[in-house]
Amino acid sequence: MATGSRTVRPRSSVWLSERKTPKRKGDQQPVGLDHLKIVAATMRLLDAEGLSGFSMRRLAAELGVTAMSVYWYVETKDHLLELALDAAMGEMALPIEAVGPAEGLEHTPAEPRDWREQLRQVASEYRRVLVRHPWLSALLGEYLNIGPNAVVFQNAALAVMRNSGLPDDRITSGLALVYQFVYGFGTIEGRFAARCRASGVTQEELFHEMMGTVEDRMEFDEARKIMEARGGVTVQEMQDRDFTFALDLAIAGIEALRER
Amino acid sequence: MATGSRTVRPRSSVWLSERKTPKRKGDQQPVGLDHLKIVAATMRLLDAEGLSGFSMRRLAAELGVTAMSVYWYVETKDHLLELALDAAMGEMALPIEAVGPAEGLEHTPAEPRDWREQLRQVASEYRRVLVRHPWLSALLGEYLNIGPNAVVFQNAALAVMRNSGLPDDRITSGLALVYQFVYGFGTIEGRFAARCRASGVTQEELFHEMMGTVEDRMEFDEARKIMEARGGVTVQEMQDRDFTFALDLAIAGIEALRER
DNA sequence: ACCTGAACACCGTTCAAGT
DNA sequence: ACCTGAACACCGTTCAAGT
Repeated sequence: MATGSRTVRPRSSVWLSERKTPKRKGDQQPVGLDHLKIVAATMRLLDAEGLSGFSMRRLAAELGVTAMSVYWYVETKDHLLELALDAAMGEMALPIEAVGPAEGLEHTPAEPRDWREQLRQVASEYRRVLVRHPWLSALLGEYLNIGPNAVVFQNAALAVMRNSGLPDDRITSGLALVYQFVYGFGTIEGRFAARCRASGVTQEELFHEMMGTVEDRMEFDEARKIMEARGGVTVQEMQDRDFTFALDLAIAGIEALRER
Repeated sequence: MATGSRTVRPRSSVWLSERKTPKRKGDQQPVGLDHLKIVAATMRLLDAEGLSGFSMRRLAAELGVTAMSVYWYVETKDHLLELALDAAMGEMALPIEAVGPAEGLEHTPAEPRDWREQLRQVASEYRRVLVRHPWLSALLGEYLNIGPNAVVFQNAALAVMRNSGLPDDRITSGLALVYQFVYGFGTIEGRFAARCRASGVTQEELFHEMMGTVEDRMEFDEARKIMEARGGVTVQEMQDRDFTFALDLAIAGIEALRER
């Protein structure tokens, strides 16, 4: 051992600490930066350069400001990334039945849709945001994910699953099956697309290249048959098919094991 | 834009490049380091300090050697992490029916087990290795994961799913549902345990603390009922129940939608 | 209230040099 | 063949100072 015990930092969360931005008195406008602008620039940079290409110094440069200015608004890089995380989670369009009736809205729409339809919507929105922001999965794995938008999402997911007919003590299992699946699926789909963008190559080209390199090192006869049976001419079509039917499997499982 | 286009590096893989260690002539023993020792120390350090606590300089110190010595054996930090990744994937005990009969073994055991049993074994081994090495999920998301042990695992997973009765063009969906679920589940389970170890707190303590902080910021009446119905007195029991039943859901879904 | 500049303790990696 | 040491171009963050 070199340094003895160096503890893994018991990382705090933005959502559990005081907000750093002070309340402004009166009309006094801030010049230059603010929280919104900083988080927006963060997400732009993350989308463009990936998590490993993002740094406080690069962000400052992007904002036309010195390296340390951002720290007046945000406590640490981790806190900033948590803000970006929750902002991304807020981009999902959730079924209104699940998030509760809107404030201004007096009557809910005539007939609430089937829980399966709602589940498919939430899952598909989650998938889409994971693919749109490939850095999101890493952050979801890193932080507690208890920001306001994340909580709305979790409540929506819970509300939908409660309508599935699954008994109360099985709800968390159903949630885990569906959303951990979507998380994993969206993660690799997003990373694959990002890799293609980065190397300036189409998804089909990279796909066939990867198949080629794996081909050498395994008895491929079995796997090849499966891959060919997979159907779909573009990678996107294959992914859509896989995703849709995997979700059908999960739904069928829930219907098979719900209260009988 | 500050620097214009800075591409996300189209990262290479250890498995796609020549091995750096030269063949040794004759009996000439290497002094000090070697591949095995380096990868072992890497995994020890990763287990103890986490991915963010790992650095080439810390590793060198651990090995009692100067910062740059490791680079004689390994091209980059990324390549070293890929080696650790595949070594971890090799720790799983896979059903022998799925990896093929062992070389020396003449007759396979009397009756091969049910595909459901085999699926549960592979899933449970995958879960366990993800929990044992909490850094594994991040690396699985980062690299291509085409090392020899990873390929064995994928073949085993494929072999089991082929016995499920799912038609050929649905196999990839079944694989995605099951293993993306296990990946996500193992990831958060492993991170949670690591967090507890790091702050020197029991899983139950951290669990109740987190429930407490979330309690404030949502209409918790619904969610509380679900969490209490979840059953199990320890966190470990809750997780085991959730995992087992989620897998049951997936299996039930596969049985419901397989060729009829 | 907001932003800067210098400095500290880190990184991964290159490269020339030692034995 | 194997290991070192100095150096380069980066990090996140602290802290005292400017306006």
